[in-house]
Amino acid sequence: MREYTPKEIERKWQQAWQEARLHHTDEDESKPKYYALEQFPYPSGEGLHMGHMRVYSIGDVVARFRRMNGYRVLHPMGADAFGLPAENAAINRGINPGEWTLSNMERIRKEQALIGASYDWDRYLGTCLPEYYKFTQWLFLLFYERGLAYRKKAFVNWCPDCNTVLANEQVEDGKCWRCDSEVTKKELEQWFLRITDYAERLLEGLDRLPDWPDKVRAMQRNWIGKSEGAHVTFTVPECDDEPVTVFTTRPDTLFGVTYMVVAPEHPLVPRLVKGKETEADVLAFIEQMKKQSEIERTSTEAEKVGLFTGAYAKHPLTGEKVPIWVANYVLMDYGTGAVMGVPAHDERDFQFASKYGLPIKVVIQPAAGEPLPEPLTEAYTEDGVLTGSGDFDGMPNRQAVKEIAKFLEERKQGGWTTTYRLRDWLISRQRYWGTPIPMIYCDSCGAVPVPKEQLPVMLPEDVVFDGKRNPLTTSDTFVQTTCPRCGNKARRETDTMDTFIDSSWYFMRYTDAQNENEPFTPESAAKWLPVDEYIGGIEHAVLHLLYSRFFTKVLYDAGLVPVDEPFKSLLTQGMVLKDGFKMSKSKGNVVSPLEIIEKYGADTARLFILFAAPPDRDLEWSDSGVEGSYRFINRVWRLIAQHEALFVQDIPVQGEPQSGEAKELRRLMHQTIKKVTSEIGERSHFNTAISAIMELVNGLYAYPEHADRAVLKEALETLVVLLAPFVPHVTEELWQSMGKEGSVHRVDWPTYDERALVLDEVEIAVQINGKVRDKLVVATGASREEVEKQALETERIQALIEGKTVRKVIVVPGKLVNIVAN
RNA sequence: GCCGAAGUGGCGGAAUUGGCAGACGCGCACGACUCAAAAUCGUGUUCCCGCAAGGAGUGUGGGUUCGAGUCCCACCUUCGGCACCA
Repeated sequence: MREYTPKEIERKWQQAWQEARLHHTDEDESKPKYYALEQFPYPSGEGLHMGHMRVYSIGDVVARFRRMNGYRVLHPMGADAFGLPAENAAINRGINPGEWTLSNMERIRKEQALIGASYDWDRYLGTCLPEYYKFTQWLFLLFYERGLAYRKKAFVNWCPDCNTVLANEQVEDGKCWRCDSEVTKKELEQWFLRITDYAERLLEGLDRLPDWPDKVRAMQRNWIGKSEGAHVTFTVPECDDEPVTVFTTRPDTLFGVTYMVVAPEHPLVPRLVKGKETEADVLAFIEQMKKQSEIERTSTEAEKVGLFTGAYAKHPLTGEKVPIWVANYVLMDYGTGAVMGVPAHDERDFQFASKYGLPIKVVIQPAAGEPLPEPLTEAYTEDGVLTGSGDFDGMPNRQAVKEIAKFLEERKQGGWTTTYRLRDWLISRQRYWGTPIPMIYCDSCGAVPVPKEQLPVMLPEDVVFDGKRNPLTTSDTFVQTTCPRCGNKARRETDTMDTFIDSSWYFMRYTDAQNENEPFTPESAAKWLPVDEYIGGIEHAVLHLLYSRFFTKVLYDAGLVPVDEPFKSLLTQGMVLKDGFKMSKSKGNVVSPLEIIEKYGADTARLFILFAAPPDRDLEWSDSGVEGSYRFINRVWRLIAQHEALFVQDIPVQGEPQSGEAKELRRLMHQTIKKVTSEIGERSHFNTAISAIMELVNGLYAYPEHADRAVLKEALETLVVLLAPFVPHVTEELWQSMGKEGSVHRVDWPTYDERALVLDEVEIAVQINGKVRDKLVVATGASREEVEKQALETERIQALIEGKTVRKVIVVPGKLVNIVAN
């Protein structure tokens, strides 16, 4: 018997598939389309890790399964190749970021090939290649034309370590997502994309994605942070009736306002304090706030600190004088940067008012004529009816929320409104290794977009990497240019785009990856989009996945793509752990996929990863589990080898199998087909699909020598086909050894016969009062009465119900009988 | 504080619609083969007591039901996200 030699087999078949172009995308439009996509890797200097191995293994099963099920499948791969690490390598080691990245891309591509994943490499793309970023720039210009890209001065997140600004989504816990440094605020003029214009649609679209994990949808909802309420405009008489608008979710408490607080950065503050004795103190306070980091400033534990400005606003309804304060807890970038203080009905306001001795005015009581005991010891935040609120007295507060908003609207002093937590996407980066923003600054024409026919704006090579400034500013040949509009001397934008822009449309590019004139065509997009199954890590829940949805909606509006949601179904794979922790160099618990492939072969590695846990859960690495998978493949190998003789001769199927064993094997085979098909196709539970196949193998081993050969042969062939998506190399080898023509990966997926699943007789449980007391074998079609009768007649049951009264007998056909007796 | 997910043997996990809890695998034990070992094949393996019959059992406490890992109520723990959000 020939031995199983994974290394040799895998090398042979990988080469053969490539030569036969087996994974070239099938364009046959008579078939339904299926787009299977795994998040493309960042080509770091580290090569492939186990997390990669996991996503690609999952994606490959999905792609192979769909191909065998008659779909034309798009299954592409590329590299998310722009980004800081390449540039840091340049700074620290004097390596050219482009060369460094290209060699990493080459390396990771080779390693991906070793997994045996069925990618169409003709559609390979790298976001750092001019033929790709040319169109990233093209898309930027499209956004610009549509008024969705703009430049503004704002307080932005600044990472001092990366020397660049960051989008809100890239600040986690006040720290830089990449290097963990504390992020500070800087006032800079930067490029933004108007994602807030799409806030409502990004939110609403989530309801149309039932095949996304709840978790991710919840995270995006959270992030978008929709909040409905009213804006209320106060005026400041001492500043020429300058309006100050606040946002509140509780307009019903408007009559309870005893103070107002504005953010330290609020543009009105300098005017409010001008010439007052509070001026110096307030300005010093603001300076102090600016120095604080995001965390210090916004942590829940941080003490609420405020300062009276000395100025007063006029209450829009009562005309009362309302003192204006500045305080650390009011944020300029949420709502309007100003809030009204209602200490009687808001916990935070109560705390603040108590600390600074501000008045507390009750305007909601539990019920009419049922006043709250004063002074209050805590804020009353429950529902109730209004009091001390003029004409609104006696109105239930829920109703007053709407009524007061309406009243304000009539008086043009506010109205019902919606705010979002989502901020516009800050996309400019003061770094070299990214897509240059295709804009030119001209003294007479202002900001002018680079004409599309001049794209790409190429990254220059004559730059200095000193780690101190944006390298692009050091290239005169890049910076110095002429204005496309007036022809005068002009200066190029030296910022590059956030790399998340590159990855926001790569899945569209795959549909037409070699098009030199357009990013893709509406036809190619229509042919493949949306992605049917997208597989990747949860870490992109509000980054890449939100941005890609935004891009898709914009391109949908522009008529370039036929869908407004890019990913129909999302599978977020769990982490790979070892000894309970994520594999990391610092923990020293890293297992390299290449080592495992070297030792056991890619098929074993794939099988273990898919078998050890369902894909969305964390996976605990187990060396003995890997051994087990290897053992299983060997077991299958020997099983086929053992029955070699079956495949050299023609064994005709002779009608229905006769013996009990043959019937049973046939039933097991069909049951396995059914199970594996639904577990892969409907539930994405690859672990249980594999366990079902293992049961079939156990059944085949137990099949007696003398029994029906035709049934055995059929079951063995089915086994190999069912295993093909999981372990593509060994199944191909076995398929060939069985004397089959062509690739196992081109075989039609087997279908099951419902009739073959039916048993002649079935074992059912007999319970007394819900406890299993006996087992009973009954004919499959037996009537309830018959089953009940048989159950009550068995010796054991007779003995147990002796002296008791049978109250009720429940028969669940094919499952159990429950006798209620006491 | 709000939102989301999870809690089942020694371990990874299974139980899809309320119907025999622990499939499949790992580990362990025993047996066969072998001079021996490895590999392989077979048997057993939730816990407790026991020769057996039996009893307990899916984070905790209640409930609905003939019947609950699954449904309802109240809690506990762990993980993840958001958070002075007005």
